Amino acid sequence: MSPAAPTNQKAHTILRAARDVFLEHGFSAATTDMIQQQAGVSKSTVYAHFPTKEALFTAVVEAECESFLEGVQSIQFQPKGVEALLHTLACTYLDIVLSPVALAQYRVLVGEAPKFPELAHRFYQAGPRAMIRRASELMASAADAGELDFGGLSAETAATAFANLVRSELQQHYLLHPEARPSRAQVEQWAEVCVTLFLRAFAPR
Amino acid sequence: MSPAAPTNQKAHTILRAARDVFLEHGFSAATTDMIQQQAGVSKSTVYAHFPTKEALFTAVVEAECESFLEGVQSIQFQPKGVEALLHTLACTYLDIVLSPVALAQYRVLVGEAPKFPELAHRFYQAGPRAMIRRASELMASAADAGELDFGGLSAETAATAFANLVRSELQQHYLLHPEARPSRAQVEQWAEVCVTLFLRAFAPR
DNA sequence: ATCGAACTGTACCTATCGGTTCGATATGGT
DNA sequence: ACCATATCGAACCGATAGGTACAGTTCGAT
Repeated sequence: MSPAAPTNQKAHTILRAARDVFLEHGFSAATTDMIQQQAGVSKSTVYAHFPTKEALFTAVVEAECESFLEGVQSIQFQPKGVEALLHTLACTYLDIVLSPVALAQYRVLVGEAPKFPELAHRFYQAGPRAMIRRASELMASAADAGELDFGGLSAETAATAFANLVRSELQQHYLLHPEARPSRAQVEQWAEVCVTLFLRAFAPR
Repeated sequence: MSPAAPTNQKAHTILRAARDVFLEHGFSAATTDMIQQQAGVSKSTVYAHFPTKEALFTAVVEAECESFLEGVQSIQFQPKGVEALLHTLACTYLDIVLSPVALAQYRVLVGEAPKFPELAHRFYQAGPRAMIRRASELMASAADAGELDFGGLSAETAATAFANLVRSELQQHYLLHPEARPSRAQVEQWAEVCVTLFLRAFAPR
């Protein structure tokens, strides 16, 4: 079927398999044999495309960062009022953060951060920081339109607070309860709490 | 000096060494040889006190949870007004969360949560939940005294929001930048942002 | 028909892991 | 003086890790 084709198809197959294995077991506990079998590929082929286990790991993480970045940047502003904006912003962010892939990625990256600091930075920029930048833009617009009043604080500070408020509680809960699946009701409910709190603080009087 | 003494002294030594090694390398990458050497003890002695590597790990984590619990529960209420209360609450919590030991512990526990779910739960209760409970008590008192007004929200919800708001941003930053040391200025500054936001939301008008 | 690149399968190498075994040694309690 | 206990040190075991070597196969392109 495929052999001898100018195939970087295989490289992609291997990368997907590596992603699955690394996200399930972490870096140290994952083995190249698992990856090889999951990819349905011979061991030689794996090492023909990637020189070491580390290289495979960094390739996986960087690809995943790319994908996160796209997800976050594609959030659009629908001008239905600031409350609706904040609510959809919160829910969208939580959907990303609480997805099984994102939770696994976060888990592994935090755990291996001392061993792969540059990868951790990349993720920080592509994930949380990108979200804060996006939220900051949207909130600055709302403030310009007179729908928010940050008082002495900057829009960026407010956006940082909002993003962290939205993310932290549920993310921490599911990071430390890996067997539980995030419930949509919980997401909606927490998003509402965040919006309420935020508007009590920053809605113009 | 010590041999043949009814020594659980050695057990303690081994536990401390195991803590250092596990917190530095995580569970999978840590080896029993490292622990044995760090403790200055023979391999046989390690296995005389702890049956397996897993048992050693759980013993370490449970001891550490105990210590966190004490730290959080020892936070006292100094009645100097609600703003001062919130500020010291935030700073105290951040000092705990951002301590090198706590960061390492969090890192390892999040990373190994799928393999040790019951340990992760224990930590969740002993750390974040305990903090929220404590904060909730203090805030309920302040609300009773008329210094806070939570509107339709419960004191527990407000405390959850506050604790997460305080913790998340800086904790995430240092989890993903392991080589950087938390700066006190950053802590104070962020604590002030949190208090400002919280009071804008919940100070009685 | 032939060549060369991609791939397979398997055997292999070396290192290291968690854990065991065992004889030697030192000690404290009686 | 004696024995039980705790420890040591070092050899050892089976398993498995990351990675390499190599002989053979499959294909597209010329």
